Amino acid sequence: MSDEGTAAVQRTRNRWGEGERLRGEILDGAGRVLSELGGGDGLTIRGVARVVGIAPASIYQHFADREALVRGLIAHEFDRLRDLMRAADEAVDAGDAVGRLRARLHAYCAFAVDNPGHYRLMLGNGAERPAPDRPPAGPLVDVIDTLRVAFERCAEAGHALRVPADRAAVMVFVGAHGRVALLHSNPGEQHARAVTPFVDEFVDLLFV
Amino acid sequence: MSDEGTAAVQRTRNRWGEGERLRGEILDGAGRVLSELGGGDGLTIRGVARVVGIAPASIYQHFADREALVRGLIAHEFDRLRDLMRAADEAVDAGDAVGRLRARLHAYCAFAVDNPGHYRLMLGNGAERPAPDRPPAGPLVDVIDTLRVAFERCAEAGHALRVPADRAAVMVFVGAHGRVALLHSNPGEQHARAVTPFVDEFVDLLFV
DNA sequence: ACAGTTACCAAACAATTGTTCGGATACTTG
DNA sequence: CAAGTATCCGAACAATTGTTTGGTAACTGT
Repeated sequence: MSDEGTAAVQRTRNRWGEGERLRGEILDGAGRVLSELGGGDGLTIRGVARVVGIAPASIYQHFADREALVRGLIAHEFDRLRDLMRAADEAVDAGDAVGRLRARLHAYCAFAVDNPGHYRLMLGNGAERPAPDRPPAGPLVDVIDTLRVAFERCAEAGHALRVPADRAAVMVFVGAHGRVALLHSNPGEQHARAVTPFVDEFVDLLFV
Repeated sequence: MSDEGTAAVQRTRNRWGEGERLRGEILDGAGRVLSELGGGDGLTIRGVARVVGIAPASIYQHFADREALVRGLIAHEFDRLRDLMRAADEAVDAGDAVGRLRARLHAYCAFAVDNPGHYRLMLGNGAERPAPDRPPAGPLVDVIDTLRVAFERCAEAGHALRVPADRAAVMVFVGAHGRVALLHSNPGEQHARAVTPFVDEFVDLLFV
């Protein structure tokens, strides 16, 4: 049932070198490849090995196969995105609920603009989970959920919403995601700066 | 400078059979492959040839290379999308400007929901045009422009907007696109029906 | 220092890919 | 019917891919 590392790895951490050191380097190298080569395809085992400076076979001791590698990379990058959003939130005065919401969104957009390859890989997949789980789970809904609590904090602070908080969360997420996707498929660099005021305008639209 | 067909083909239309008959069948077959195999990758010359029932070599008389084939397919599908949106618009009573706008958006969402593979291929590309043209051109901005005129018609009919028409157009497009992308990366079938009321709610948000 | 375990690598295998070349086929023109 | 031409296909080439196998070097505890 385990996804990637195979039991052998997690049994031997901190024995050789720092244990899972190479695993992290592989993920970093994969991220670097993804940054240079735009699309999620083209991310090849051999290419990652070449960037990291190791043999292709060495990757198979940390990831079962190519699919496990991209799964690991996606999870890694989602963790990074969540940390960035949380850090941006906590860097704002705790009393300014709307400012914290804006900071979260700005961090999201900055990540998407700075890492187009990662972003497309994280949000460009489809038809992966055959199980029709009733609650649509996944890292995306986690992000949306953090936005929901941010909206709820705004509402508790006295800023009235035009729609329920959960609805506002998916609306603003959808707006940010759509705006970023529009930027990515139309690479006019002069518009990269325009995405932040756009989502700000979006947020304004959701308060009375 | 010509993109795909090579001069030989367009010089001989309507000579053999119906001229560019096979070209259309190839595009249709490519679309079928794209519908079954989700992603834009995996759309292979040999796969298309197998589906159409021809030899892989036969494709190269209608398309210079694989890239030209996907370019042709993208253009083909954008034409189809534009026709669908226009037909939906014209099927509504000409006096109901908001209804016509809604019809355009519904047609857009229906296309995106029914053809996930096409949709991802059409909007999932990036870093293709190295020329930093000042006006960000492309089929997407054409779609947005039709939405802009639809919004302007609404404004002329007396429905006041909360933002300028061009701004409203990109906002509602971004909303629809983001909602569809969210659906695609979270394939919960019970939500496919939820995208239309979502964009309706979006439209409501843009009028006073 | 010695045995045991682990991380890593060089090499090769099988499969698939885009693409090209020469010939066979079917249609049009005279 | 003959000549000409455009269309399509079988076969092959070179390149790249994911993956496996057996071996080598490094580090562990005793």
